[in-house]
Amino acid sequence: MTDDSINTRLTVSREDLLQDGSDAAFRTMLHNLLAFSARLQQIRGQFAAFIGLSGPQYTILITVRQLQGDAGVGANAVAAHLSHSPAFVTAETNKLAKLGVLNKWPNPEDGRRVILSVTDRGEELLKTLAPQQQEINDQLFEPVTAENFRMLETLARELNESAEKALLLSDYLLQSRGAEK
Amino acid sequence: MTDDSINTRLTVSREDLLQDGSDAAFRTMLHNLLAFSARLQQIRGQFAAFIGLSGPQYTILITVRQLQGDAGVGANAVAAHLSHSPAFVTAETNKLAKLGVLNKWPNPEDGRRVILSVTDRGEELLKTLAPQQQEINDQLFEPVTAENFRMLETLARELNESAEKALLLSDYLLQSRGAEK
DNA sequence: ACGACTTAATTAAGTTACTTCACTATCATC
DNA sequence: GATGATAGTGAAGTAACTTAATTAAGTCGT
Repeated sequence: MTDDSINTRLTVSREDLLQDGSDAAFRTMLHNLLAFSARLQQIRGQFAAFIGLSGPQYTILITVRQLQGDAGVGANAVAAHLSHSPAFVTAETNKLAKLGVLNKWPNPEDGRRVILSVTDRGEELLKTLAPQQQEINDQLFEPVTAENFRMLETLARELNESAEKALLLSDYLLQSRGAEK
Repeated sequence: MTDDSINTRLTVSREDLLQDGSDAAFRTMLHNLLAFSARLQQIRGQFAAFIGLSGPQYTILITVRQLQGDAGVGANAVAAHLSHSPAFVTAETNKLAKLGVLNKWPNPEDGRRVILSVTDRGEELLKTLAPQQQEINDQLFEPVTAENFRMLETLARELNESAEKALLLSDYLLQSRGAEK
């Protein structure tokens, strides 16, 4: 015989995520995940400072590198990937272009668009960081084994996708109250 | 015969984290983790807005709840846990106390300290959120199975600890250049 | 029981990291 | 060739912090 008043208090309901009907373990996990991600951000900020960039600038730089492929990448794609406004990406990519670490050209096939890519100078800059980054990343992911890694890889991708859906769901369930009236 | 010029470019060096000598999979994983955490933050912001708080206020509220135990928790402990400055925690907890969701009392055993705890009103407020939160969290962690969960739980805790060490290491390796002369 | 140090929290002032909104310019469609 | 969508920009504002100086209380050696 389960108590409904307890069920309505749980922050999650899937059985796989509960232990003895409690969400305590789940909440602790979420907490650790968030604390971890806060620290990731701080470390990233230090990587950035080391090569003379702000945290967000560094993030944008390596995101462009990640997304550019052969043809470069547009500003909106970068914004969407980082969940930032296009205006912010405009401002920061302009600074990065002025610093000479990013190419920012008009797209010859579409006059509205822009093509972003990392310059040789940008690549050089990132390379100067690599030795320290290696040491720090090794420490950062010290608990990850070869086995773990395969699973973490998969999980990170899947969680990112499910988070996208969850965000849409929360727009619907929560934000819609703003639309009342 | 491996190429050293490539090794120095890798952002991680532990074998467990490499595949065929490449860190590409590792970088993609890191990228997904960061995108996931950005979305977590956004969802959290919506939870917050739903009950009339800002994102950071909501975070502080549930962190106090997580840490308070029987005796309550001090401001510095909350700040350390969230990697925020004490000053910020002071400002936000004052607002939360004024809103009536947090108790903020002087510690009778130590006049410098303060005791934070969630009020009944704060608990009520969090309870009104629970149904939607349940649905959203279920979606958010949809890829996590019972098996996965045990591992994720462990990994989240361990990664949070190793990140703390990595942060110290990066202070030493990177920030020390600020201390030069 | 007093001085020197340390710790917890606060205040004020400033900085950084964003967003929103109005706008321009190009492209797509019919 | 007008109508509407899309990509990006600029200006102006706001939210989310931090740093530095200050207060007040505790700790410790002598």
